[in-house]
Order: sequence, then structure tokens, then C-alpha cells
Amino acid sequence: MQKSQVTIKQIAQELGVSISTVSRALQNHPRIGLRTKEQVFAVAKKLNYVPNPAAILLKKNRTSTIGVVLPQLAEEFFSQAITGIEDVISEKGYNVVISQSRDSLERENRAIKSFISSRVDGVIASISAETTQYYQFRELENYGVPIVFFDRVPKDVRVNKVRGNIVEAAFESIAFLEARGVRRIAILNGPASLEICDERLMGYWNALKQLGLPVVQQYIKSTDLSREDTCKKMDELLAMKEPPEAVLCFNDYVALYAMQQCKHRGIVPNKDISFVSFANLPITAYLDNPPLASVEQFAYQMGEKAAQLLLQIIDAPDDAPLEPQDIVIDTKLIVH
Amino acid sequence: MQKSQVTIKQIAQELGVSISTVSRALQNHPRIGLRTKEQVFAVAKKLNYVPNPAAILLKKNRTSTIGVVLPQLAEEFFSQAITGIEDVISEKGYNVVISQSRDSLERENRAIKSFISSRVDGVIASISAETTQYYQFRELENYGVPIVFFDRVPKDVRVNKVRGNIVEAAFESIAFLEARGVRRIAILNGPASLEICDERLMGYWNALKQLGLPVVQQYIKSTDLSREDTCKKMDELLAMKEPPEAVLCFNDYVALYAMQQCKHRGIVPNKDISFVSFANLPITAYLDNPPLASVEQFAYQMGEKAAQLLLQIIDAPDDAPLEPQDIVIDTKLIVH
DNA sequence: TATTTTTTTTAAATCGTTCTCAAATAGTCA
DNA sequence: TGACTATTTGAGAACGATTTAAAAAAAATA
Repeated sequence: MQKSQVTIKQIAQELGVSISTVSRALQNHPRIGLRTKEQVFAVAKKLNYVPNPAAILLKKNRTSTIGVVLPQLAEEFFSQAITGIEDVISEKGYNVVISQSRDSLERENRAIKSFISSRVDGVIASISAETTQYYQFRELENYGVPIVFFDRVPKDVRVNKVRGNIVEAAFESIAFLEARGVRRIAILNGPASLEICDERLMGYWNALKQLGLPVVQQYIKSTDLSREDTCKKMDELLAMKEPPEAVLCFNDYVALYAMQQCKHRGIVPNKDISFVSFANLPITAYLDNPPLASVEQFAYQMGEKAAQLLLQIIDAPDDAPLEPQDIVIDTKLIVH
Repeated sequence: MQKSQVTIKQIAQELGVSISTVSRALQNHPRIGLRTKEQVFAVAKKLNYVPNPAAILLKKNRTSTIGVVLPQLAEEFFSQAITGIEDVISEKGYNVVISQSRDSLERENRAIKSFISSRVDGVIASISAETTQYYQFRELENYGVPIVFFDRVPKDVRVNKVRGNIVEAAFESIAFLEARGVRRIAILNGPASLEICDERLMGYWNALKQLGLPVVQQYIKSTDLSREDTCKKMDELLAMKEPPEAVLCFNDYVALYAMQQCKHRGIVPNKDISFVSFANLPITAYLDNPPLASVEQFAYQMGEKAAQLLLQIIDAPDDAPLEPQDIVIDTKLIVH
């Protein structure tokens, strides 16, 4: 019952021409006669020919596959980004292999190793919360595999990145709170190894200064993004003699954890203490009491851009490699 | 700068042995001397040898890749299932290629076509809401690619499936509502092409009869899972002279849409009208007013089981293929 | 018709492995 | 020591495509 794999050899036999002729005809090579081409295409169709990717790869050394490592698919931000990546990439005939790091450095490294052994043509990455060093990615570079980072980009290295204008977004968020009469604002930031955390902090800082709001060192917290740690840090904020009136959170999940912790402590979020966060995930639409506002980061577009950039790099001739690019995508503060 | 690919040929040269010896040594073939093996491994390590998967595939006709088609990664049920699949499969050295159908038949077909041309060793699928026929999957079977369906399994065909015991779960849900004094219960089911919808309906039906609850034809609705259609069907229920006191929903998303629609109409969900749903997604934990109860379907385990079954089928000798299996996973009604 | 030019086609090497079959080496026993 | 077996290694043909260099066929020119 099982169809045996049809090869160009069989097509050649059926037509009584050589294998090379068939190969070239299928590639629409200009040096093949029109009649022959037509015949070859006809027979290929008739026999239901599907080229063997392994053979092509072996010869051309191209897998037409790109690898994506990101923390978690379950986070809507990332699954939206994947969709953007997929849409761009599949149009060009590429496939995507996805790996979740679940914010573990070890898993991230494993994914990269597997990308190397499966010979992906390029990698798109959003680094884990535990990632502080860049050397794993160097390994990919050593093998000539181009990488594009998005959203969670590494610090202090010249690499291709696609990210939101977080500094501005953080500034805007603080301005939004200030306009509502809030003065004491804390920040529940993510791990310091992420560039976006620096930027968030910078925007926060700038805004406080420029708007003349109080700068309190203990108002600045960073969490490893886990539920426990986030709740712990929120507790620390609540325990202060003068707790903040508002908290700017790393993302919607952090905000949700923190808000739940408030409820536990008998404090009503967005009444006793206001929340503003990043990501603007669809789930917030279903909450009766969502963060006051959230920064929309346009995950889908980010994925698209990252994929476009990667393909561009892959297609660049080896003797004229592209300079590392830094693409910034405008964000938007959405008031709920 | 770019590392050239190390091949077994180079290892052979370095050691002054033949290519075949190296190949066998690396496979730990019993007919190779211990000393030679050790040397080969040492050199392979030294040169940082990574086998070329294309060459192996070409020879063995195995990609060590399995394809997964499912509606949407953004639905936590599916991203959890993927995680289960990945955990099982990557342990055995396989890779996963994921494709989202986004509930479109056309996208599903495209994914299957791409699975065929990339020669995956097997497929795990959860069918789209639009899928009513099975022929696309037959094509895979023709090429000898085994398939395992999970959760959203097709009807009326003998295939490998992994699914929840939905009949029972639906029964239990109705019993739960009845115990709370609710009598008029509607069902907002999914597309009739899905077996799980039949089962849900059957459980609903059985429960109504057995518990002596009123059976009203107009209380039975099915939605194509889109937001609009779900809201429309909910409106129809609300517009009845005698609207239901409770609604059993296809999944949490349908419940959320329906509940929002109620709010729009000034009706308070879970007070004026109760909701029970399927999936028990983590997001419900953040809602102030979640469905009264939700059926936990253990997505991760489902993914695991599906992957295990698929690997088992792939490894089965061709002359003794396995009978199609039907694995049922126990669900659990979680009261919120 | 003979020669040159242009257009098509083909033979054969190649990519990096695996694996069959045969050869070489080492070990055993009379 | 020589014959025989057991153990270890090697040569070389695959796998299915691409591609270089060369041959064959067709067309153009003298």
C-alpha cells in the first residue's frame, strides 16, 4: 500500500532521458529544451514526485529550516511572535523548529546544541531569564549560523536584535500614572541580564526625575519571573513603612502574580495600589480587574521583523555580510 | 573563522583507519575493537565532530523528526500538550516541527503537505474546527507516515487516538450543576465534526435523562469556536422565553466569550446564569469570576501519551504493525 | 557538403553516511 | 608449525539529488 518514494531516476527512466536532464528541467534551467521541460514536469506530476530534502541538503548544505528558542510557548506574547515568524518564513519555503527554554539556561543550551547538529540555516532567539552569558550563541556563530534576537535580547554584545522601544514605553507608563495623581511608584523589573530590563529601568528613572517624583531605592525590585519570587518582592514592597501607590511590572504575568499577592494581603489592586505592565496579553481582556494599562509590544510584528531580518542575513553573500542590525518597534500604551 | 564541517572521513584520516571503521566505531558496533573505538571517540571529540543528519537520513530514510499540527499554540491547552510531546520525543533524539492550523482546513492541508515533503517520521494531530473529512490524512498514510490524534480526534475512522473521557466528564459536570439546584442546563458545544463534541453531547444527554432534568432542543447549540459565532449562540440562549440557568461550554475560551456576552447584556455570569467548561486553563485562576467549574484534561499528559504511542508505532516492525489504539485519559472536574 | 557555432543532453563526480561482503589479523588447537 | 576459527578491519556500492565538463545533436554559415 505504501507509495515507494519517487526519485528523479524514475522520471528519467520513464522518459528515456538522463538524470541530469530531469534535475535541470525541474529547476527550470535555461539550457534545457522547452519540450523536454514540459515532458519532465508532466511525468513528475503524474508520478507524484516529491524531492528528497535530505539529498538536496547533502549536496547544497542548506536545510531550509530555522530554529527558534524562546522561554515558553504558553506565554501569549511568544506564541504570537512564533505565528509572525512562521508566516514570514513558511512563505519562503522554510520550516521552523521550536524549542522552549522555560527560562532555564541548561535547556537553552541543549536547544542550541540540537540546532547545531540538525544544521539549521539560522536561529531566532529570545533568551531565558537565567542567561547571563553569550558564549553558547558564539558557538552557533562559529558554525556560521546567523542569529537574530528579539524582545529578550542579550546585553553588551553587537548582535542582530528586534525589540520594542522600552525606554520610551516605561517613561510613558510613569507619565500616565503621574497624570492620575500617583507619586510613589515602584518597579517590579525582570532579571538584570536582560537588556530590556535596563531599558525599562532607565525609562522609569528618567520619568521620575523629569516629573519630579520621589526616587526611592527600595522601590526598585527585580524578580526572576517565577511566581514565588515575584510574590516575595511584592510582599517586600507592601511591607514598607511607606509602600508605593503604584507598581510598574515587567509583564502581565508578573502583574497578575503581584496583584494576586495583594489580594491575599487584603489589598485591592488598582484601588489601593495601581498596576501598569508590559505585553498587553489578550487574557487581560477577560479580567474584571486588569492592570490599569499595559504596553502593547506587537509580538506578531516583532516575529515578522525578526524572521525577515534573518532571511535577509541568510541570503546575504558570504563576502559581504551584513552589519548587525538593531530594529526598534514602536510600542503603545493601552489604557484598560 | 567558520568551522568547516568535520566528517568521519577526517577522523579516519587522522587515525589512519578506514571510513567504515570510524562509522562503525561511532555506532558502537560490536565488531570493532575496544582500543579502536576509544581512539575514534577521542578524535571525534577532539575535532568536535557532529554527524550530518542529511547524510544519515539519505541512507536510512529516517528524519528523526515528527510533525505536529494543532489549532493554535496560543491556547494553553495546546502549548501544554506540545511541551509534553517535546519532553518525550526529545529524549529519544527526535525533533518536533510544529504547525498551527488556526482552525482552517486549508492551513491544515498545507501543513500536511509540508510534512510529506520534509519526510517526517510521524505526525501528531489535533484537527481543526473546519475539518470534516479525513482524506488529507490518508495521504500521509499512503506514504507510510503513522499518525496519532489527540483531543480533537476525527470521527468514524479507525485511527490512533489519545483523548479524555469526555462523556463521563460531561456527565459529571451536569451532575455538579444539578447538585447545586440548577435544572435548566444548555450546552454550547463545538463543531459536530469533532468526536469530542459528540461525546460531550452524549454525556450531557445521559445526565439530563438520568437526573430527570428537562431536555430542551433549543438548549443545544454548537459554535465554530470563533468569538462572533459563540456570542451569537449565547445571545440566542439568552433571548429564549425560558433561558437556561446554566451553560456547559466546549472549553474555557468559549465560556469566556459567552460570559462576556452575558455581561454586555447586563446579566451577571455565575449568578444569574452559571457556567461550567472544559480545559481548566491556568488563566482561569486569574479571573475574579471564572466558570464555576472546569474539567481538567491534563494536556501535558495527553501530549506525552500521544508521543509515546507514536514512537511505539514508528518502532514497530513493518511486518507486525500495531492495531489502532484508543487511549483514554481520565479527566477531573475542578471546582473553582 | 564541410565546417563552425549554438543549443541540448549526458556521463560521472560529489555530498557524508551506512552497510554488505570480503580481506586481514590474531588466536586456538592438534 | 600449519590449519582452522574468531575477531577486527577495509573497499566500495549504495542513498537521491546537483553540477562540471564534455559529448551529441541541431542550426547556421561558408
